[in-house]
Amino acid sequence: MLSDVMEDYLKGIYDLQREGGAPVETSLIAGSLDVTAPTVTSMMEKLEERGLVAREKYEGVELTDEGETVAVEIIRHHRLLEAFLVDHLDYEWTEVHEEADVLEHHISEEFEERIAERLGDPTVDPHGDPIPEATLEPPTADETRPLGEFAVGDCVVVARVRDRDEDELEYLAEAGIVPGRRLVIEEKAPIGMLTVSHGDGQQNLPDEVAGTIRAQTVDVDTEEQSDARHVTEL
Amino acid sequence: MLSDVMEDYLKGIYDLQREGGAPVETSLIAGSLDVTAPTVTSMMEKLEERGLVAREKYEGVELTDEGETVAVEIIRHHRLLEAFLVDHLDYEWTEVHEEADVLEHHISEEFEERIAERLGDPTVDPHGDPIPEATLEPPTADETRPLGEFAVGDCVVVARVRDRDEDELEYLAEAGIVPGRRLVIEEKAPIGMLTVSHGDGQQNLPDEVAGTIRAQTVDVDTEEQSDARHVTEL
DNA sequence: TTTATGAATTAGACTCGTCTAAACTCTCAC
DNA sequence: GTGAGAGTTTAGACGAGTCTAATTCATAAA
Ligand SMILES: [Mn+2]
Ligand SMILES: [Mn+2]
Ligand SMILES: [Mn+2]
Ligand SMILES: [Mn+2]
Repeated sequence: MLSDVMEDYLKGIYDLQREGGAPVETSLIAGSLDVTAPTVTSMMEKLEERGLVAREKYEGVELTDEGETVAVEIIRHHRLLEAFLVDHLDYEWTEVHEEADVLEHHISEEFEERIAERLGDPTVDPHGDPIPEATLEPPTADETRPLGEFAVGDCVVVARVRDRDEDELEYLAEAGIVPGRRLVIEEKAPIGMLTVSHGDGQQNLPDEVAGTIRAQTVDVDTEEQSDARHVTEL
Repeated sequence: MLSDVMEDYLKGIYDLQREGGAPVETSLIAGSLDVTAPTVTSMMEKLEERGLVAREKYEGVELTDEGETVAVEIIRHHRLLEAFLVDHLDYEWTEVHEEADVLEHHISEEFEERIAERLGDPTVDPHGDPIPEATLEPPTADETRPLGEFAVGDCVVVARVRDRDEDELEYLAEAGIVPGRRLVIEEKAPIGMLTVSHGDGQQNLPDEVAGTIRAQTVDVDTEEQSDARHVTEL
């Protein structure tokens, strides 16, 4: 019905829409999927044809409800797969993204259900990203914010880290910056760097990276629920 | 490098070559992959170009060593996946073929290794088909023969059943004809039907089906090793 | 030896996903 | 208000994988 390529466009648009709001411009999609702008234009025409995006020429696109549902479905596949690979096949959390990025397009609904059941219907993936429900209702806005948006002195707990770059993930894991970990914002340097500390010391993070780490202010209610798996590994 | 379509052609040629010997004709491949003859011709030109088949115009093709290795690799993926789905995700042995037929092209070597390890390096899949070694050396000729080739009165143990047709598999499972089960060849009727019996009664099988069930004469050495999983389910 | 028949190949076309080069549109600075 | 420049779309091409229709080949029968 829908090719894996189309699914990747929808997923990409979904993410960009979450970050920057609609409409999403051609060049953003091109950058995120590593194709040229004309390629995106022609794909957007096809997706519009199928009712998966609404398009305004020279403006950009926005997912329709149907398009959003497809995107959410693929994201559910992706994150369930990541969780499954870590929990049942001994993958490191640093190396699951690529495998899931392929398999997400090729597993059946049956497979999705079975791994969800085997995992006990988890709500977050190994990187702290929320796993959409089986109903595919678009998740509500999350309460986390990028590290860079907190103020110096704030005490926060890491919720999510970016999963696309294996080396970055490995470095962060080594530095103890993993979902569930508590941090204090120590300093925001004017050279585009942020300093945080935790029990084992201080860590400097370029703003570009700090912007991809999402956290919440420490709160007794949420502290209990946070995923402390990776902390214990260190 | 190699598309999933090409992999399916190589796997198809491999099977046909096992059954009917080389060279494998265009029309056989077309039938097995459900495409037209010209489509096969053009694909064979590409595979020849890449050194995966040797081709004699108007005669047919034969896998090169390299082509055979690719085919064996895909078959290893397929059968490991089937075993994994049954053993670790509660699939029925009747419903794993389709899922494996897609995923076989999309799992990484990493994934292959991890499920093999998790399964304890099994040697046969849920349908009794041998799983190639990780070295990808082409398996040696097997000692099993189609049911139809035995003589009336022979006592045999089922080794392998065809996995492509879900309904057929369900029927056979219900009838107790599963790998590891012992049968006696009762009658070979001249209308193209064969009758076998086991502890729970008699069963008639059209020759077309009997030809796809492979067995060995009962032998104390092999009896112990046979897969009795499905027998105990009934 | 010739020819009829069935199978294989060639020819030409189509869709999908991609590209480069050229043309167009929108916006913002002057 | 106009024009420059950035960003978008159009035009035209290509490879992969598939098809139908036409042609060529191999071979078995006469
Ligand atoms: Mn993907
Ligand atoms: Mn993730
Ligand atoms: Mn396949
Ligand atoms: Mn099988």
